[in-house]
Formats: sequence, structure tokens, C-alpha cells
Amino acid sequence: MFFRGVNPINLDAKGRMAIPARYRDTLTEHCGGHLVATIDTEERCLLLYPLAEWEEIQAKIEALPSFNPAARRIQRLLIGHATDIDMDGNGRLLLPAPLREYAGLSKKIILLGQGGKFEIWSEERWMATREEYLAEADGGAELPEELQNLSL
Amino acid sequence: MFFRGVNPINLDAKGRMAIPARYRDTLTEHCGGHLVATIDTEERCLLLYPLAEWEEIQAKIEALPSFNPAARRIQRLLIGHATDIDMDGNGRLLLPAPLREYAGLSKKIILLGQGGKFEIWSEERWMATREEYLAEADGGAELPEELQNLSL
DNA sequence: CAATTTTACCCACATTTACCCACATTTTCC
DNA sequence: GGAAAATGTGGGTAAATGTGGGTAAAATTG
Repeated sequence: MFFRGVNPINLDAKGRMAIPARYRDTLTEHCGGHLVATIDTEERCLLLYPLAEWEEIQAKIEALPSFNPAARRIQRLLIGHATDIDMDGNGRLLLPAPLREYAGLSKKIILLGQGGKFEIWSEERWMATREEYLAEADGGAELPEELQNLSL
Repeated sequence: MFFRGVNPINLDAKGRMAIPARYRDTLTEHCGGHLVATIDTEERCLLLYPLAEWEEIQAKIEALPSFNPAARRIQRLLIGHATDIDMDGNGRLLLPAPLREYAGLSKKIILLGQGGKFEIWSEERWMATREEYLAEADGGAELPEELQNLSL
């Protein structure tokens, strides 16, 4: 159950996106087409999880202490924006308006496979962010040790 | 019994809010539509619990040491403002005027799923608070250890 | 105790959403 | 390169949801 790849997709007038066919079988088998979308707190994009994966994450987040401000912040942002979405008969997802708005999604969007989850970007934003990433030099001093020794 | 998601809702002229249909079945099954609303002590928003959940919490709060000023404060604020509310036949809640006032609720409000409970915000206030949260960097120094290693 | 206001319950209409079908387009296979 | 299958796209319709308001019961006040 690993997703990968960049997929340019068009949102239709109702805010629906067609999941590329190659992911559909995996998604129906693994979670009956039940997904959960929420926001990314660092970038203006969305995260899309199979239901089971999301529930594990939500359990961890909910267990955090309620009176810790940093924990409250994460709970409000992540759980607060998490929305259940089911694939329709045509393999499409209807993205809720508040989430579309957050990520600035209009017509052209990018679905990015990221292992256990997907990311959803506006095409424009994705292009710009990718360029930034490429422009930053590798091998900066701030790399975690695990990365320093990573062999590709 | 996990609530999540952002729900933009309109209060009507009588101060009633329609609970989104997807939560209704859960609420009627789990607590017969009996809920308890109270205030959040940190932010100007309301907390909305299924009756059973609230009773557990109230028991814990009542058990706090009476001579501790911070405990007394919490008791007075939380238990003092807690109000029983039932869903009507149309799946709506009538929010009491004092609570609406506390949270500054007029017409446009936001219902935020937060796991075992909901939060109710004025739309305006929620937007502002969300922007603040987003502006704060993740990975600040004050994060609980559990959070530092959380992998989304 | 009567009069007035408030609350709760219910019904009916407007709007939105979900589901389904049909067409266009792309891909695959021969 | 052409035909057939699979995929992507658009939109119509029935059902579910949201909204407003009326009426009767209850509570409150003078």
C-alpha cells in the first residue's frame, strides 16, 4: 500500500476530482473507498489518507494533553479540518469547499503520491514550491543525521 | 464515536443551529440527542459534549482539590457554564443566549469536530485564530515530546 | 390568578447534495 | 493505424438536508 507519482488532475465545476484509475483498486480494497482529507500545517496543501491510516493518527493526536497550547493548536488544525470523503461510483472525490479554499484549489490541481498518503496541491502552488526546493542547496548543515548518511 | 471536520453553519433568528446530518445518527444513538455545552476557558469559543462524555469530565473536575484556587476557577467556569441541550425533531440545537454572547456568536458560526467533542466558534473569530495558528511555526521548542516524533 | 412573554414542538417550503446515466476522450491491444 | 476498451467529464434528477415560521404549551410577571 504505497502511493507514488505526480498526477495532474482537473477539478470539475462541482469541485470533484477523478482519482487516477491505477490507485482505485488499491483504495477500494484497502479501505472501501473511505478516505479522510485534512490540511497540511506547513504548506498550503491538503493531506489525503485512507480511513484506517487516519484513525491511527487521530488517536495519537487526541491523546495529547489538552492544556498544552502547542497540542491544542495541532488538534484544532489537523482534527478540526479532517473531513471524511468517499469515492463515488466513478472514482471521484468531492473536496469540501473549506479545504479547497485553504489550499487555493481552482481548476488545475496536482495529486502527489507520498507513501501511505497523498498530497493535493494547486498546480500553480506546487510548481512554485518545487522550484524553491530545487533552488535550495542540498547538504545544508541542518540535515538530520539519518539524512547525512542516506545512500540513494 | 469520533468527530472531525469544519462545518460552516448559520444561526437562525431564534439562535438555533442545525447539526450537520452526518453527525446526527451518531448523536442520537450514542446519547439520545442529549448534549452539554459549556465555555472554553482559554479561547472565546464553546465546547459541546455528548452527555455521557460530559458527565465523566464533570466528575473529574469536581474531584479536584477545593482549596486550590486554580481548581476552583476551573470548576466555576466549566461547571458553572455547562448547559443541557437537546436536539429538536429537525436535528437543531438552541444555544442559550449567555453562551452565544460569551463566544460572540451572531449569524455565521463554525462547528469544529474535535474527537470526543465539538467546538463552536464565531466564523470571524475562528478565521483569525486559525491564521494565528498557521503563522506559528511547527517544531517550536515547547512541543511535548510525543509531538516531536509524531510522523504524519 | 390573569395576562404576556418565552420556550418547545411541528409542519411545509427551498436548497443542496448524492447518485446515476450518458457522452467525450484517451489509452491499449491487435 | 484502427477498433475496442477503459478512463475522464459533464450534467440531470430524486432524495435528503437546511431554513423559516406558526401554534400550542409552559413559564413568568404583575
